[in-house]
Order: sequence, then structure tokens, then C-alpha cells
Amino acid sequence: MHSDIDKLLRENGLQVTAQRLAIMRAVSSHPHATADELIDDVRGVIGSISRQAVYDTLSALAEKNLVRRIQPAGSAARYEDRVGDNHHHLICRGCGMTFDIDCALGEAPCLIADDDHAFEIDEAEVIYWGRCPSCQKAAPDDGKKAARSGPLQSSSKGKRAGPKQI
Amino acid sequence: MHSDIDKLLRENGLQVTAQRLAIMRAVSSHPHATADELIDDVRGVIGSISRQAVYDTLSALAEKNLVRRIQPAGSAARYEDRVGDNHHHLICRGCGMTFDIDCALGEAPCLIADDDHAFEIDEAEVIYWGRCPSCQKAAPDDGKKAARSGPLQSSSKGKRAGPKQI
DNA sequence: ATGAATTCTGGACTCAGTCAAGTATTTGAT
DNA sequence: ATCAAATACTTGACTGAGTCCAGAATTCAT
Repeated sequence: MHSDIDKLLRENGLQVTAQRLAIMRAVSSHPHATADELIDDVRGVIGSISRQAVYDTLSALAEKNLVRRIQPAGSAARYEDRVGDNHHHLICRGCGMTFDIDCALGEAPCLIADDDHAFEIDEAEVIYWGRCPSCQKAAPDDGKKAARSGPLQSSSKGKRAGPKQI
Repeated sequence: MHSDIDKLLRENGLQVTAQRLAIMRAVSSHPHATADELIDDVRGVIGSISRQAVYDTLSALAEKNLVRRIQPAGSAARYEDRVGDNHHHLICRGCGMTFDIDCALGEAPCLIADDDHAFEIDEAEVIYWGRCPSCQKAAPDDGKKAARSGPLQSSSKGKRAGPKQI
């Protein structure tokens, strides 16, 4: 049963260990999972693993481009194994649910900035923020951010204008 | 001296306090500063302020859209007072230097998700990652192949705060 | 001037992630 | 198959960014 992943690791100069195989499988079966979620998953399969091993492996894999790490504001880093294409993400402000979004421009797009300040740009990260259907129902018409520490929506009437235009 | 900002706060239903005025001034004079940098700056002006007050104020301001918060992967949240227009950011993987980038594509076709999964999208966040000229010189072309995710500044701090997962 | 509402302070606490050092595995060469 | 070097894993302490809480201090409408 050690073939695909096994080979992938070897080809990238990484040693093959039970932990790594389990981590890679976890990533591909739980796209957009956080490190903690992956730890839980792996423990369910392997029995036990240290948090450090997971972080180390994830970094190693990310460095070799076998997994992609995304770090949305307001949540821990998430990992996915869909690499090699430049796709983006759609994240719900309510529940954090994340979806992949194909780039509207095809191949390796979006890498063009008007004024690149002489930078050597290697990636354009795009995140669409919004509310998923069920969170819309749960708290219909409540701006971004959840109300802080108060009862759900109360006095504060401030309703910033519509969605900021893009 | 208390006119513009003062008024802005009042108009948004926020009480006017010395701390808030100082924080707003700090934000506008140090675009892209982190909360800690702002605290230092404000202390230099006001004398002293609690960390909590700064976080509270920043959140309140962000909520009223008087300030925009950006949370680039691998660094603490940064704040800027350029709001109301949709501009993006160019960040150096080496030193974290951040620049504003006007929307590159005009109407930005790239910012309209192909399949919106029935989300109510309110923002498209774009971050261009690369290396600034001086970091390019500092570590010129390391490992032609691997590239991406340079080792420098590996400190990635936890980031949460935004929408709480429910 | 007064008091209710809002804001500020300070300290404890949480979370995601990192550092360090010692132990265990993998792997290539014999 | 053996063995040592290279890599990987484990434990546990530690950090930085941000949050929670309760009491003290301000702000502002009357």
C-alpha cells in the first residue's frame, strides 16, 4: 500500500515515515483542515503523534510544494493538497467554511500588479470573504464581524453601506 | 486641534477620548503598523495606554470602517486608515515591508468568483507576495527550483480574532 | 453637577506555533 | 544483514498576539 505518497516523498528527498504518510493522507482527505484537526485525524489512524512532528512535516511538505498552506485572517493556518494550480479561496466569516475557487483567468494569472515596486512577485493570494447560505439564514443581515460579547445583534444600528465594492 | 478625527468618531457613535485620538493619528501616520507598533507610538505621545485599550479601539474603528485591518500570513495584524477604496497589498517575504497596490485589473475580472457557492461575498482580499529589491540583493536567488516560502522571517504568529468559529 | 453608559486598566489566560535537546528511525554503503 | 550518518520524532518549556474579566475612571446628556 505504499506507493504513490511513498514515491512522492522520496522524489522530493524526504524520508518516508508512518507519520508522514498519515499526515499526507489526512491532508488530502480533509482539505482546508487546521494543524490541530490534522493531529486529531492522524492520531485516530496512527495512534499517536506529537504536535511538533505534524508542524515539522507540514512545513517540509509545504516547502517541497506537496501541500499548500493558507492562513486566513482570524483562524489558524489551513492546509490542502491541491497544489500546482493557482486557485483561490472563498471563506465564510461566520463559520469559517472554506471553498476552492478556480481563478477566473486561467493559468498563472493574477501575478500582475500595476506597480510592482521592483519586487520579484511569486504569488498572488486571493481570498473572497462572505457568508455562506446557512450563516446568512442564522443571522440575516448582520454586517461582517460577529457582534462583540453582546447579545446577538442589539442596539448598535450602524449598518455600514453595502458590500465594499471590488 | 480636535476637529476632524473628533468629528469622525462622534459621527460614528464612538466616544471621543485622548487614547482614541492618539490611536487614530498613529494609524494614519504609520500605515501598515502592527498593534504593538501602534502601542509604542501612542505611548510616545500620550504617555501610557493599555494594550487592551488599543485592541478595543482598533476593533471599534475597524467595525465602523474607519480603519482597515489586514492580517498577512506570518505576521501580526496590521492597520491602515486608507479605507473606502479597494486596494491590495504587496508584501515582502523577507522583511515584511508592505505596499499598497491599486487594483491591477481595473474592473478586476479576477475578483469575481466564478462559482460563488451562494455566498454573500463582501470582500475580495488580494495579497501579492514577493521579495523587495533589498531582500533580493541580500539573498540573491537561492535555490532556483524550490524557491517560494523563503526561510527568512519564519516567525508566524497565531492569528485569530476575526470571526469566531461557531 | 450628576449619574448612567461607555471606556480604560491590569492581570490572568488561551491559542497557534516555535525552540531545544535527547531519543528513535530511516537509509545508503558495506 | 549490519552500521553509522542523516533525518525524523518526542517532550516539554516558551513566545507572541490576542482575548476575557472585573473594577476604576471618563465621557456626555440632562
